[in-house]
Amino acid sequence: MVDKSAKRNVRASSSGRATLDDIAAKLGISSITVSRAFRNPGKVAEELRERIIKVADELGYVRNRAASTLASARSMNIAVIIPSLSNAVFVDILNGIDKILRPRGYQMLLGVSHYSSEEEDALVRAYLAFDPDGIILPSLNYREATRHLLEKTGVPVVHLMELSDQPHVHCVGFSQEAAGKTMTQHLLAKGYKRIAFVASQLDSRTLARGRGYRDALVEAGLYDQKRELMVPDPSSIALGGRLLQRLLQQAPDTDAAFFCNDDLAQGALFECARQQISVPAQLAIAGFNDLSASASTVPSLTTIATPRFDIGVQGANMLLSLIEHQKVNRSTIDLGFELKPRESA
Amino acid sequence: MVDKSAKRNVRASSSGRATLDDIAAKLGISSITVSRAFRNPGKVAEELRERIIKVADELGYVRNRAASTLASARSMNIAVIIPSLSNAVFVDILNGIDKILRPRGYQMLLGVSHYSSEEEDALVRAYLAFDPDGIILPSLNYREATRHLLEKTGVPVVHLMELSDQPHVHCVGFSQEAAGKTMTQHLLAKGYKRIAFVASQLDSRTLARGRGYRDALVEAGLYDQKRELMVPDPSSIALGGRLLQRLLQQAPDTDAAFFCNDDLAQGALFECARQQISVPAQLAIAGFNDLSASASTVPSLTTIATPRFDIGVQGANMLLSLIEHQKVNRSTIDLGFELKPRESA
DNA sequence: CCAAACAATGTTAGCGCTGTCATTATGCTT
DNA sequence: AAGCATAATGACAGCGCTAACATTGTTTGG
Repeated sequence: MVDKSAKRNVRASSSGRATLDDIAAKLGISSITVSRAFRNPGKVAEELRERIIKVADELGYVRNRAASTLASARSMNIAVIIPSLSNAVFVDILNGIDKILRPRGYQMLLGVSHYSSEEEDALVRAYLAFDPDGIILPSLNYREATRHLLEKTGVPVVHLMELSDQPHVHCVGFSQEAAGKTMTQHLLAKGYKRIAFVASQLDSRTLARGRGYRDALVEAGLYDQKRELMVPDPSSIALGGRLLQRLLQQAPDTDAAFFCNDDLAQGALFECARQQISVPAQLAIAGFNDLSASASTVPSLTTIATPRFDIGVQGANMLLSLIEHQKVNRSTIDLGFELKPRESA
Repeated sequence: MVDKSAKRNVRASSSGRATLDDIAAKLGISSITVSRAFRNPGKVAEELRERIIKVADELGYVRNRAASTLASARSMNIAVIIPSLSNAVFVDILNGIDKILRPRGYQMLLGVSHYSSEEEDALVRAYLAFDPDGIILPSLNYREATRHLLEKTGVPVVHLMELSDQPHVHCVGFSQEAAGKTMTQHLLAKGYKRIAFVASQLDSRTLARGRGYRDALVEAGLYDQKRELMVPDPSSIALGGRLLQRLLQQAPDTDAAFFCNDDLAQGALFECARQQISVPAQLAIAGFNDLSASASTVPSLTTIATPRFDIGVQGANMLLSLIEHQKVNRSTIDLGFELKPRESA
């Protein structure tokens, strides 16, 4: 006769943490009642609930999400995958997302892909393992394997930043292309004729802005390929300075430079200060995104303000609607953008 | 007689995702073998493993981490709680942490406390529910409830950024106070006599830098309280400009201003450019952290370089040692800092 | 005053996976 | 040839929790 209870503790109970059963045993009640005391307080008698909470605190009880997820088939996790944390754009989006998800009891799981589609793929896989109730992704284009996996598992997905015209794709953003075009047209309206476009990182959003730029210049009959400077390196303020130098070698008569984001543009402003190029008299400079610093630079930076926080908020709301099987009015929400004319152009 | 199998599917199997059992059934083998094929490939015959992987791909199988965590009492999760994502300092630390954890199969769970100890407390609680194998925290001081919880659960904890002399506290960082003192002494050595300290956010690290500043000036017999400007607002470039204005009202004869971080200092540089105050001739400016932009500003910014990435790397390594019950040589690692004298002072 | 509704708690089973301990087949040593 | 190690697979139980249903006791409406 082997004593069953002897076999009990062969396996490490998860680091000896207190469980619902521990609390229940101490109070001589059943564990389901303890569970209810936390999840459904109204269903447990006031007085008993207080005693449960007291014992729970004494024991340092923390609920085990893995067990809860497994039992309820609801993880309350939302996976969010973004390309970079060094880019304030995505941080703003995250804050928007978090503002909606946290109060509703969802836990955001954050993945950073470093602008690599391989990593993106790996992250989707890794976070699907957390059994998320939904996923938020930062772009529209994924590798076939990723799309296949997402379809198979059937998890609701919302895409941010860009717009899609496909029927079953849910997205919140604005037209990057239109924004690029708007800025270029603004520069044209200001009388600039030899307008350059300088870009780095070259993700799909950057490329879309470039298309908008090209469009506007072609329409105006002023497009010149030598004024396009695009490099794959990650954006930074220092890179903005270097690219300005290269641009001025490559096309010295340029009278306005449209940088694909504010980081590069700020670096260019510094480089101009260093080289004593007066902005905008000798060279106009424009950026994209309206980061918080861009209103403070000298000269202040002409740019396009993008509704990043709102994209996060509305994206999260759309995802919650999908999760709770409510109807989603529109599968695409265009939040637009705003031209910010300032001193630099 | 109730048909047992009829009762089977009453509960939603987690969104109908494929399970190990599904794969096993399809191949006429047992699920434990499928599990081994993924976790312990050497233990399963080559040929069988290939068939398993093929079927898994077909079904879009993704392992269920909740189940795995529950069964193995090892979550492979590491909770990391930081005060802010808008601050490049913490992003650099995260990159360091991730570099170590990812290849070892750990999943980093990120929480942002917005510099609030209430939120910090709530986050510790929320992430303990993920049954983390370890926790990385950004400071040393926690509310009693948090400390109590961490002790009760016995999860290994590593603190970053600051140093502690307490025996059982594990931390990786540098002395914020010494760094503040070093910068102040550098300014003194450069001949500045009326040195101000401007700070925002006022977390424990900022305050420690302030103590270093005060120390140095008191020792030099040059301390003057009216040159200390400290506000609780979150740091930003715009705030740096405003604080410079206030400082110059409050103490117009100041000849050097030490800002508690580079964001503020950069804002001050812009404000000087705007007001045509020449830096460093009329006013010297110094920052802290050596953010990537700080070498590119005009004039370039004198600052203290902090080993952020390395703090992340070494912190993560220390935590892994604790988790795997290896001996940890030192419970405190001081990574130092480096003065970066540049044009602004 | 009784049936029906409700409030408070309990019983049972199972979510998907893995630790532990078999079991069987195969090779290898002396 | 006997004995033993090793390789490949399987059976079983249980991690901590919760959905579904069951069981009490108590209230309420007519």
